[in-house]
This record gives sequence, C-alpha cells and structure tokens, in this order.
Amino acid sequence: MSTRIADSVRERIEQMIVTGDFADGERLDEVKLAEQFGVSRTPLREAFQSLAASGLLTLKAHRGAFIRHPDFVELVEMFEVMAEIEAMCGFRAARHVTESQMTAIGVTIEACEAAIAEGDFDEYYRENETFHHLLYEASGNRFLAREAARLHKRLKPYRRLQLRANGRMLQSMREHRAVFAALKRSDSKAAAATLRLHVAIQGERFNDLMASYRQLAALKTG
Amino acid sequence: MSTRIADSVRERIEQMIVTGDFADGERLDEVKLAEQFGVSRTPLREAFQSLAASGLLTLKAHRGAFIRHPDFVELVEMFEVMAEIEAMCGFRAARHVTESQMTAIGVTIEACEAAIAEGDFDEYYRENETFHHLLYEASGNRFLAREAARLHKRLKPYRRLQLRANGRMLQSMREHRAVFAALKRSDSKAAAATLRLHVAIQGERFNDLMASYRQLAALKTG
DNA sequence: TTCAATCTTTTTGTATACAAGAGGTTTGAC
DNA sequence: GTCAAACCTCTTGTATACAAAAAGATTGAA
Repeated sequence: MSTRIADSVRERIEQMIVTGDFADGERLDEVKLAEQFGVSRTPLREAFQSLAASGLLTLKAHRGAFIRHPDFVELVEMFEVMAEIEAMCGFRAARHVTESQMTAIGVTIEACEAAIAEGDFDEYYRENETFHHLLYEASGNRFLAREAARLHKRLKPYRRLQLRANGRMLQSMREHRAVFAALKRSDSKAAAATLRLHVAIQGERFNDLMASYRQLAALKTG
Repeated sequence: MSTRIADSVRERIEQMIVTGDFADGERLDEVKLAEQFGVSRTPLREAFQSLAASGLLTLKAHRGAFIRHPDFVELVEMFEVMAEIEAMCGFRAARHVTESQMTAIGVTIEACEAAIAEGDFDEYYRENETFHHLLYEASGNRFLAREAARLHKRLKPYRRLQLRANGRMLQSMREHRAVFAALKRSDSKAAAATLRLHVAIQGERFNDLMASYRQLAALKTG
C-alpha cells in the first residue's frame, strides 16, 4: 500500500464527510485539521484537491475548502444518471459477460440471500456493493466500469440510508435475481430495464430517500 | 478570473498534453517544468493532481506523473459512453428544453451552416461545441450536464481530428438539424437515437477515427 | 449614529528547505 | 565473469517559511 500521508489524510477526511461530521457549507480549517492529524498543510491541501475533484468539497480561490453536500434535487439528478449508467452496464453485460463473471455474480447473490436470512445488514450491504461492481466489470467497457464505480462511490452514503427503508432489502434482492436471469438469457433490454428501475428513484422510494435526506440534513446542522 | 498560479499552470500543461507535446508514457519532470514556467514545484504539483483527476495523467507514488493517452480501445469505449450520455441528454431535453434554449440552439445551427458555407472549420468547431453544451443544459439535469461537459472536454482532441474526416462536417450538420427537429416536436426517443448515432463510432467513422488516432500516435513518439 | 476607509488579523497561496524512497551504479566477493 | 549488496544520486513527498489576499476591526468624519 501507499505510504503517502496525503492519501491517508484524504481517506480520513472523506470518511468524516461521508459520516456527516461537517455541516453543509462549512469551511474546513487547514491548520486546525493539519494539527489534528499531526501533519503539515501540504498533504492536507493535496487531500482537499482530491476531494474537490470527487465533488465532496468546493474550493474557492483564496477562501478555502467548503463542504458541499448535494441538495435534494441534485441527489435525485445523480441517481437518475446512475440509473442510466447501470442500465448501460447491464445492457452491455448481457452480451459481454463471461462465464466466470456469471459465476461470481451468482455467488454474491447467494451471499446476499444468506445475509438477509441472518438479518446481517452490513454483510448484505457489502455483497450488494460487490454485485454492482461485478456488473460494471461485466459490461466489457473498462472506461464505463470506472465511471460507474466512481458515481456509485459518490452516492454511497445516500444509498445506504435508502436501503434501510422498509422492505427495501428484499425488493432489491428480487431485482438482483431478475438481472441475473436476464444476463443468463442474454436479454440486453431486460437487464437494462431492470437495472434502471433498480437504481432509479420513483414512487415511494422518492419519499424514502427524502426522509433519509432530511435525517442526514438534521445531522449536519447539529 | 482566478489569479492562482496553479490554475494557469494546469491550463498550460493541459494544452500541451492535448496538443500532443508529450509522448505516451512520458514522465513529466517537476523541476524542469517548474523552471520552464518560472514557478515553484508547489503549484505545479497541484496542477499534476488536477490533471490526474481528469485522467490526463497518472500519478505513481514516489515515481512521478506520467502521460496517459488512452489507447484505441479505451478511446472507442469513451465514445461509446459519450454516445449514451448525449442520448440521455437528448431524451431529457425533448421534455425539458425551454423556449429560450431552443432559440439559442437554433442560433448555433444557423452559425454552423454559415461556417460551413464559408469553409471556416474553426468557427464550425466552436459552434458545434456550443450546440452540444446547450443540449447538456437543456437536459434539465445539472449534474448530468456537468458530467457530459466533462467527458466532452476529455474527448476534445480526438473529436477534432474526427471532424476533419471527409464529409463529416456536412453529415454532422444534418444530424444537428435532426436533433433540433426532434426537440421541437418533443420526440424524446428520436432525439436520443439521433444523438446516439451522432456521437457513436461505427462503420466508416471507426476507420476515420483509427486513422486520426494513428496520426496522433505518430506525433507522440516524434 | 452611521458610513467609509484604513489598518490589523487571519487564512490561503507559493517558495524553499529538508526528508525519504526508488533506481542505478559501483565495488567486492565468490 | 557474475551476482549481490551497499552506496550514491535523483526524484518525489512533507514541512516550514514567506507573501499576498480577503475578512474583520477600529478609527475617524459627517
């Protein structure tokens, strides 16, 4: 692994942001954080830039780094794009997925089911992540896979909240199986359509997300 | 405008990369470039990070910044994703585009035609850029618009070469008009399909791009 | 009292100095 | 002659010092 201070600082700050340690619009104090982490400003500023590139921070010239939580509208917009990207992955995967990839996807589905049976939310969450990443890879388009993973990561905190919603885990599970089935019979359109719905925010899921978002927003201002 | 040295350095290096001043895999020497630009290593390293985030450079820990031109496969993959993103923009724009946006798009199309009539390639190119950016905005999804613009920018050097191909300008022009017409009658599917084909690389355009790519590759090793 | 201008303070941006890792080279042993 | 190990050099990573810009406070006048 990398021994760079800047990288580990980046990860720590990212974790803090995602956890909700900072209020929206809050300015991150370079010297204070540097002191807190026991490092100089140099690697810290590097981390800031990296985080800004990921969209977690906004850098204003001569003003500093500011927390930029997406507002609800932007969040919905992001999920909308994610839905389309996942659909594209699914569409392509139905044609390009290899046997070993299908096996791997099958394994994660089994693991998801086991996790649900045991009520192990965290485990389900991890396997869910794996399922999606395998799907991205299976698209056969490595650039697409990278972009999908990037956006997926960016939406992580919000998806997590969303998944906790009532009955969402089982529903999600069913959709995974449907995708798997579509891939098995090389049905591009079905795979795409299922994934689009799987990710898209609509109907009651809209309300679920909104509730989660408010929860997070409340956390923030505390 | 920003008075930050790091930003202007970033732009200059980006320009150099896009122009093809560096060979693929080449390492960018911090001290040499810093000297060349008359700045210290600090803003230069900032620029490196920013460029790495954009995918133009690869940073290897304790090794430095390396030029990372996409290979031909990756290039095709990127255009494939771009096609889908543009299609999504078009699909949504057909429903969300405002009157003033339609007017603006109409203006760029006129300007494109005028440029073709005068054989002014650069002018056509600029108006073509505008057309696409207006389309992104018209999608009504600001996150999507940003992502589309990002990828569009990334593909800039390759698209430019591609456009020079024989008869491509007129063909492109026709497609723009078709998109405009589809938007006018709120035909989401037609707008999406037209744009997908407009951007996608297929048939003879595949060969055009490959030829351009080889040209660029030849430049690089020089 | 209020407004404005200047000065002060605070914070970011840049330069430089220093540390440490990676790669190559030389030297020594077998 | 070949291989390996230590050393040297070159480059990157980090810390600190310095410069400059922005925000805030203070003082003065109207």
